[in-house]
Amino acid sequence: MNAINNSDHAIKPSLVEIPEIPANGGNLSDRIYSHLKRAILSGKIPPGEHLLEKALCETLNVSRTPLREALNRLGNEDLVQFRPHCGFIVAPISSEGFRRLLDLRIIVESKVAILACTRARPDEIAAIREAAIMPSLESGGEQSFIEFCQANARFHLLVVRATRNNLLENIVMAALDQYQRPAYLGIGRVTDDKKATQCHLDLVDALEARDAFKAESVMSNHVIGGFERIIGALTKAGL
Amino acid sequence: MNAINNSDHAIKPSLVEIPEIPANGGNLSDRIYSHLKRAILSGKIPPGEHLLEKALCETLNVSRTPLREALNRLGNEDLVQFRPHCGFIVAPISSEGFRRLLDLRIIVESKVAILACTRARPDEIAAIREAAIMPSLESGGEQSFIEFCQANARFHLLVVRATRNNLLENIVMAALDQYQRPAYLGIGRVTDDKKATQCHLDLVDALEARDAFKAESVMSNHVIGGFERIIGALTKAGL
DNA sequence: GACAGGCTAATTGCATACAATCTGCCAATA
DNA sequence: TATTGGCAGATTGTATGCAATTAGCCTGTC
Repeated sequence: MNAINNSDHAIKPSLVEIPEIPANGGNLSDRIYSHLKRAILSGKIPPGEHLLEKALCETLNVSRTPLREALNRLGNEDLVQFRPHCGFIVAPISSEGFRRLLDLRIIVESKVAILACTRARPDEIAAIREAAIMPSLESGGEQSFIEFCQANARFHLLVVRATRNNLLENIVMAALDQYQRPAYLGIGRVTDDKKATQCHLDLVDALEARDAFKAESVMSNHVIGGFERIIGALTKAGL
Repeated sequence: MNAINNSDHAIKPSLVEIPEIPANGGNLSDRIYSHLKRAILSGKIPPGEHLLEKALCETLNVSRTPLREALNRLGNEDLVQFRPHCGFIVAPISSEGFRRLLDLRIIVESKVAILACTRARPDEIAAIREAAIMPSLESGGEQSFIEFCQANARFHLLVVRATRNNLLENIVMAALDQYQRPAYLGIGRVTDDKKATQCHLDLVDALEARDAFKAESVMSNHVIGGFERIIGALTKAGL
């Protein structure tokens, strides 16, 4: 038992690769929050990593008060978990957790597609159509993949925003954040950008035709398809 | 313009009616959080009330650090809103906000009913059936109404818990919290406990019969019915 | 050799002091 | 009289120090 606690987690200083905090943005806590969130979502801080307040303070050159504020916000989004006297740990990734996330995204986004059918204005649909086209993955590099994820998130965000319901928007955004985590770690990445673009365009067509039934079905299949890929890869990886 | 800022909001000390903090529970910030949350949900602190850190510290006899932690948590749940140099204000209640909440509850809870149909174990269904019976509102007192709200929330909570998905559970719980706010203020209160009980029992029957279609329809109508009552009352009250 | 008990070091919880920012008022001038 | 400039007060943001709790280790005894 003790040997486990003496593993490299406790020894190596966390976050060595991302010491600097972007100077833009508002509060220090906001900046710390954004910084840590990006680091967690992108996998620069791996799942399960221990985050000790004191160590983070020294690495980031900030004091504990704004850091704790940032960590609490991340905790509210289930990106970190807190255990007293053990510090925060970066939320682990598991196929079980992703099944729950799949539940949520199917439920919310398929219904969001229905709502968007009646609520989206023509100019919003036009913007969604523009965002539907995913960047090419042909180069295969890390950067092109990140761009793909961002473009996909942007598409789904525009769809939910057309419902003009900030509650739904927040839920979808948070789900998309979590959804991208395995991909950034190289698990279950998309390989076919054209297929994704086609799904998106089918959805836009349904929105334009105000065809709620088709919109729901396209969105459901799109979400389920992505998750099958990820959950399969997670299971294969023993998570 | 200036006269508005000199209104009674700024003069009267906030929270005079609820000075004490319950001694039970864990952290001080947790206790402050629970305390303020109860006060906001129950309307003891009315919507729109200004919450100044310093004033709250003195009233509650705590320091700013745990108070801010609690306020930030409440902000994440949309129970308070923050504006720099103006402090926190208790989230206002509006019919528009309730329409968005209605969207969310219909979307999530109707689908939750479907999931519960396949996932709920017999013992869970039995527990849900027990929780389905609402306490009588005949006495008409404040206390009996509070009990009604709690019983209703408990029923919906047990249903979502049967899906074994904490993400859905959190969303439903937060929505139920917001949902009860107008009722505590005397706006759009339930008057017919027997009707609510009947809805609940219909849902349990559907769960037991594993009839997903019926479960979804019963839950949707139940949720919509409650909201029509509340939104109508809010509109009438000019909110 | 194993288990129990206490001790030490580390970590978090809380309080407070200081700094920076903003709002609103007041006065002075055009 | 209206507008602008500055000033004072208030409010939040941040840092740091102290207290309390606890986990892990070491030692002593059975």
